[in-house]
Amino acid sequence: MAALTHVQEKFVLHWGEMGTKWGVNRTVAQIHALLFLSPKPLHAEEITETLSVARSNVSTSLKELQGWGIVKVVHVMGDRRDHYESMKDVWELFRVVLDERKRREIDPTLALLRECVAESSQGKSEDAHTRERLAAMLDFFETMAGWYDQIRRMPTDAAIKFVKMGGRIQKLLGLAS
Amino acid sequence: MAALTHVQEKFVLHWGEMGTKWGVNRTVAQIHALLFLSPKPLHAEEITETLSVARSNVSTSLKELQGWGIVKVVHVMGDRRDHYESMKDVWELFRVVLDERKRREIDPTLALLRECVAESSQGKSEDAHTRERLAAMLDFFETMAGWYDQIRRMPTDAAIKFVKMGGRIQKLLGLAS
DNA sequence: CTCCTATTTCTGTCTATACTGAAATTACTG
DNA sequence: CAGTAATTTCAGTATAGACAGAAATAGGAG
Repeated sequence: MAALTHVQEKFVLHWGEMGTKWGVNRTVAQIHALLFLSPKPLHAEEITETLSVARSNVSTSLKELQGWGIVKVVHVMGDRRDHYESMKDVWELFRVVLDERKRREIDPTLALLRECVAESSQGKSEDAHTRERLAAMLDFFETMAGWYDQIRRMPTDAAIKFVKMGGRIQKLLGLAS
Repeated sequence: MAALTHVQEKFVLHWGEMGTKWGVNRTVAQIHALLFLSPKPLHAEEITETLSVARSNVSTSLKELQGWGIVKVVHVMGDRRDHYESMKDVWELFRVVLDERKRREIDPTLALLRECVAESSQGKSEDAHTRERLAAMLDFFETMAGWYDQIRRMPTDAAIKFVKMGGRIQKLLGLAS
């Protein structure tokens, strides 16, 4: 994996750009893409060379990827260095990432909205409009969070089946509503 | 809307922070929060004063919000200034945002993955592993995009009903699988 | 046409974050 | 318990993006 093929490079670079749009830094996303493609775990030095970034940068980025729970350290017999490998199952991968984003971003927002709605209800009710808007927002977040938890609880293959149903959803809904 | 209440300020500031985590800049998100809460359309000067940011910054941010399709210009009789109002229906709001994010981020990735898979199939097939990984990723994106399109096509109230079904999803799945 | 108000564009500054290279730490090996 | 390899931490630097203020533009109203 010293040098990348044309296709590999294309994917790694694109993934890096995508990362920035989702609030992940470019190098972190590139390393993830590289590990995702790699048939075997890589050690930090290999990553450094392949992506031409500083060794320290790789170290920091790997820590972050481990924090997300999508990269883990493995060891190779007779080699003292840490090797890193990405979770390979794409469905599992996105499930982990979504869980983490929910925890970091949605849950705090839910908590804040609850506080805001509570506070604005206790107040002299002079500001009915604000309360109403916030309540609508809160309802949306609660509904979506609840729904996600449902999907989340399904075993992966059930979730895949569910999503792949596609066209039948609306029909089922017609029956159930 | 010159000065914000405690609750309003709390929400606006939080929404600003959230924005940064989703790749939207803080001011843009704050302005959106402000317009979302405001019972009446606001003109740029009001926003400038309420949020204490430069007039030019407000102008740019409003353009970006219009680009997302969640804020539009309206006019008030006898007032030459542009007034701005946010889309108020939360479900509609997120639908628009998701559509836009899909268009900007998912669709290009889909296209790229198709290219990569095609290219790596034409090649001497020396790199079966890369092709396999990319194909798995592509399958995931295609499935999710197709699924989203299904939901997307539903009228809003059907989509809401669907999501609110919650607990019954798994039961239905059991019947349908 | 000229004045006036509203809005946008532009340019330079500032700030937050990414990144590097070096130093420090950790943890193995003989 | 050296000596060495691997990793992490740290401190300074570079860069991208956000932002302010000024200048330019647009678009009435008289």
